[in-house]
Amino acid sequence: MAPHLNRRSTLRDVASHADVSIKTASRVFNNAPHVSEPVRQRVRAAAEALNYHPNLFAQALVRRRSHLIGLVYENPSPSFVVELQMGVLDRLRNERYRLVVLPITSVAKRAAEVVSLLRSAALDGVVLAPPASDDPTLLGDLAKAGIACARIGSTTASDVGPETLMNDQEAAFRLASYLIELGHRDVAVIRGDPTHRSSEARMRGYSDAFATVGTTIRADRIRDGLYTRESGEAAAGDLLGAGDLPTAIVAQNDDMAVGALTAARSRGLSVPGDLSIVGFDDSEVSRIAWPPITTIRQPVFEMAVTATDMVIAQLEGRDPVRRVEHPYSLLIRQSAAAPRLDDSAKAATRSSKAGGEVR
Amino acid sequence: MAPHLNRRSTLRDVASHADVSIKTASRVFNNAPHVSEPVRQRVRAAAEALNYHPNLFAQALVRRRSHLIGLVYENPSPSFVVELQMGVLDRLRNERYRLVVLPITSVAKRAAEVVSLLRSAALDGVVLAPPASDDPTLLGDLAKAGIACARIGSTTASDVGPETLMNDQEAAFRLASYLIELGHRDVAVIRGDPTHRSSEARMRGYSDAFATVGTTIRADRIRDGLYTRESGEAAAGDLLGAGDLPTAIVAQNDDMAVGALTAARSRGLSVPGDLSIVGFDDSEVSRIAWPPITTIRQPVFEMAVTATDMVIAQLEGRDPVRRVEHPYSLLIRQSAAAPRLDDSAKAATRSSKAGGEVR
DNA sequence: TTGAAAGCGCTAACAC
DNA sequence: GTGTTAGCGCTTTCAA
Repeated sequence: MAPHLNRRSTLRDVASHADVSIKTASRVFNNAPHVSEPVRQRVRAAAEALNYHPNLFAQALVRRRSHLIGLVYENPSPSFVVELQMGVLDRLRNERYRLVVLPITSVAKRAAEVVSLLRSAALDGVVLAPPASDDPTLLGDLAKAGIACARIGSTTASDVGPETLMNDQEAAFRLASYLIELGHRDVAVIRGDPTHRSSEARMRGYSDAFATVGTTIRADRIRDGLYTRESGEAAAGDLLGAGDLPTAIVAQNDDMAVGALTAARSRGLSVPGDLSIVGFDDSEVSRIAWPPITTIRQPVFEMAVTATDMVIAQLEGRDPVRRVEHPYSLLIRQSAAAPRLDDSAKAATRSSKAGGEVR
Repeated sequence: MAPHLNRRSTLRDVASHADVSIKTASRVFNNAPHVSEPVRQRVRAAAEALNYHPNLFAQALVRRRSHLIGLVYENPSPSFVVELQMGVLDRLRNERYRLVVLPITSVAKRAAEVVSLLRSAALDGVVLAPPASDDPTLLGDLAKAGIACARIGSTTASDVGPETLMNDQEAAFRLASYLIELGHRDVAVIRGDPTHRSSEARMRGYSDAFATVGTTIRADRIRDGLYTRESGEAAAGDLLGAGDLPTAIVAQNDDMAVGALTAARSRGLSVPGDLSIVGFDDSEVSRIAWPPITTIRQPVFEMAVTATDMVIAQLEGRDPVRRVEHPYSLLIRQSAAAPRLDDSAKAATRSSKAGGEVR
C-alpha cells in the first residue's frame, strides 16, 4: 500500500508482488520469449499496481547503452542549426533515442575538450555538423572512445564514421553561373567563417564559374564573414562603402545575405535594381526577406535525417551506408537580376574579350 | 600495456595501478577530504596513464542523478523555440548538466504519455514551455514522479514548480493602445493556437484596449491561427478576401505577422500604407521582414535562463524563487502607421460616438 | 588517513 | 517455462 511514496518500486518489488522470479519479470518487460501468457499478465498487472518504471541507469549500466545521441555543432547560423536539429529529431521520433544538444564554441581550438565533453555525456553516438565533422583530432578521439558518429558536410576525407554531404563546390559553381548568365562580371563575395571548410569549396565554385568567362573575382572584393547576419551586414557595408561598386554580392549563406540586404538598403541601394544579392542554404530567412533571396537550397534537414539514421544503424549493428550525397538546387527568387545598363556594358566589353561565349 | 583497447578502464583498475583501495581512488575523483597529497597525485597519474573516465551510468545509478535536463515544448514557432533553447543552453554553459530536447506533438491530447516519456528519459528536471507549462495533468504527474521543473509563461496558477513569465495581457493592451493612438478602430486579429492559454490573455488585452475607446473588435474579424507563418498567411488571406477591409491586422505572434505580410503583398496591399500589421515576440523574423514588424518584445531568452536556473536551484537543494515576472516592451518599427484618410474618417466618426477621448 | 564489503537496479549465463 | 546467481562500475557506511 502506498507503494511509490518513499521509494520507487523496483523490478524485485514487481516480481515478488506477481509471485515470480525477478528474471521472469525482467523477461516480460524486455518482451523476451519463454514466458507464459498468464504470467505475463500477472507481471504487467503488478507493474501497473506498483507504478513501476524501470531504472534507466541500471539498464544503461549493464547494457552499456544510454540511448542518448548528441548533436555537435558550432553555432554560426541559427536557421542552419534549427534545420539540422529538426532533421535529427524527425528521425528520432518513435525511436528510444533522445537528443542531447551540444553546442561548441570553437571546435578548432579545443577538439580534445570536446571529446571529454562527449565522453562525460555518456552518449551512444553523435551527429557531427561542420566544422566538427572536419576536425581530424576530434574524429580520431571519437573513434578511440568508441562513440559512433556520422559526419555532415565534411570536406576532408576520413574513415571515421559514415558521411552525408552536398557538393558545395558544384552548387556554388551553379549559382555563380546563373549570375554570369544574368550579365554580372564584377561581383563581391562575403565568405563564411574560415574555420569551416565549406567556405573554401564554395569559393572555388564561384571562381571556377567566372573562369569560364575569363574573369577572376577581384581580391579586393572578397571579405571574410562569420556566417552571421551581423557579420554579413558589416562586410557588405565595407564593400559598399567604396565608390566603385560591384554589380552583385555573393554571400556564402543566407544569414549574411540578409545582412547584406540591410546594408544595401541603408545606403539607399535598391535590390536587385542597383545591386543583386545571392545567398546559400535556402534557410527560412531567405524566404522571409524582401526581396526573397535567390539562393542554393542545401538539404540540411535531409542530411541531418540521413546522418542520424547512420548513427542509429551503427548502434543497432546494421551496416550503415558509408556516404550519401544529397542534391542541391538553385532557387531563383527576386534578389538577383541583370545588372543596370552601364554595368552590363562594362560586362559585355569584358566578356567579348573573353571570347564571348556568354549568351 | 594497451590499457583501453578492449575495455574501458574502471576505478578498480586505477586503484590497483596506483596501489590504493578503490575507495581512496573514488575519494580523489570526488575531491573528498582525507586523502594525502602524494596519494592524490598517484591516483591522478594512474588515471591519466589508463585513460580513465568514470562510468556515468554507475554514478547515476548510485547517486540517482543523471545530470540531464529536459526542455519540453510544442513546436509552433521555430524562432520561439530557438530563443528558448539558446536561453537554456546559455544557463547550462559551464554546468555539468546537459540539455535533452523533447518536442511534443500535442501536450493537450496526451499529457500522460509525456510524463512516461520524461520518466523514461531519466531526467533530473525539466523546463516547461507553454502550453506544457499550463497542463494540470502533466504538472501533477511530474510532481508525482519527483522530477523537478520550472514553468515558462503559464497562465494558470499551480503550485508545481516555480514559474517565470511575462504579463501577456498587459503587453497586448499596450500594443493595441499604440494602434489606437495611430487612429485604428477597425482591426482584425489572428489568434494563436487555441490550446495555448496565452492566446486568451492576449486577446483580452486587445479587447480591453479597444474598450477604452468604446470600440469592440468585430467577431467576424477574428481568426484562429496556429502560431505558424503558413497559418498566418492563410488567416490573413481569408481576412483580406472580403471587400470590407480592416485598417490593421494584429497577429498573436511574429511568424503569423510575417505570413500576413505575405498575404497582403500578394493582394497588392502596401504595408503600412494600406494596412498596418503588428506581431508579438520580437523574434528574428520580425526584424528581417520588410517592413520590419512592430511588435512586443517578449523576453523568451531571459525567461528560459531564469527557468533553467530555477531547475538547477532545486537540484542543488537551493530554494528557488517561486515566481519571476520579466518585463515586455513595445517595439515600434515600420509595419504600422496611421490608417489612410478615408479609414481615419470612419474611425473618427466612431470614436466621436464613443465620446471622443482619443487625441 | 585508508580499506573491506555491501549494495544501487538491472541483465544474462546457466541450471532446472 | 522459470529461477539462481553473478556481475555492470560506482558510492558509501563502518571499521581499522
